[in-house]
Amino acid sequence: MTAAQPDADAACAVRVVDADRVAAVREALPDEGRVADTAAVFALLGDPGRLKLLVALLEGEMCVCDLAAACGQGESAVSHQLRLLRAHRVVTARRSGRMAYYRLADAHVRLLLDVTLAHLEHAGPADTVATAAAAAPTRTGGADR
Amino acid sequence: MTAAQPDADAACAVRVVDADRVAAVREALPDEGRVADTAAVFALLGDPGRLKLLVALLEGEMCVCDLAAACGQGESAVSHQLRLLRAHRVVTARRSGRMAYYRLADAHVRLLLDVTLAHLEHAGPADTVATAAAAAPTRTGGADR
DNA sequence: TCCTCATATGAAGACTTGTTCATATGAGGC
DNA sequence: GCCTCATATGAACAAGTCTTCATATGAGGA
Repeated sequence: MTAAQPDADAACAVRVVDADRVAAVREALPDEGRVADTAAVFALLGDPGRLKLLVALLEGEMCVCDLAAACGQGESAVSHQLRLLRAHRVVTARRSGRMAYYRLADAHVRLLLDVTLAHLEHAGPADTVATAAAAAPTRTGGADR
Repeated sequence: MTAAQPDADAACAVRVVDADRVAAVREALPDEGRVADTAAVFALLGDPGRLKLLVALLEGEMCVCDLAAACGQGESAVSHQLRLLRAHRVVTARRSGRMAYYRLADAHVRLLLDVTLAHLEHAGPADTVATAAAAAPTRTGGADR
């Protein structure tokens, strides 16, 4: 499986410099469905509102109205977001009377959140990745062009 | 700072059941900007195309055309995505002649990717979070309603 | 039983985002 | 110096997504 191979499965119509490398990466990449699933989970974490909800749930279960209050969002909006999260098995609901208590259900997501929070407080007051990004919205600095 | 407090900073107009808990969560939540930045990074990982690019870069630097070939995307599309990633300091570019070699630049993102890939291959053939989600798109199963 | 409350759901609208086509920039080779 | 190639950029269109308003469902209390 070296560069000598004709790269039968390579996408035609695109130039390739290091065919070896390309083939290796294609091998290493998870299948399409796997990538899509993973991206979907990240996308779930990619909304500030949802992210706050999930971080709130890190400490334990909460009901919808408390989540809304704690995260400063409308209850309907929260319910919609929770529905999405529920559909992806990220959270589960427990019912008690007319209240619904939600909690984190996905160990992977919890791990991601933990890692991220750790990174945040380790990063100090306010110098995160995106701070630098905000400082250079278009021109990256010097590496490009 | 118990439930006895009138919760001066609580969002008005929303019901609260466990005021104590709500206050605690509000304390624990990172500030708005921090949350937004973090969500932005997750959102970056939330696109299948970008996710593939980043996973490809886990193995080392690559040029644009090889990335495009390896990930099965158009070169222009890849360039646009890389521009976004560059703006958020997730990748950096090294120029050599007319080629541009990209590599991962953010340790946090690399960690997230590593954790996720480990989770994927640990999860076995095809039973990820989202597989279950696909099986129950709307009705979650039994916890709700 | 009726009324109220907590949550869930549906539909519509505004907004954001990704892709494509066309073109610009700059480096090498002839 | 000119032409070709790799990448970058801009504009426009398409598609998806979040929020809001209105309403439905079901549980408790009077």
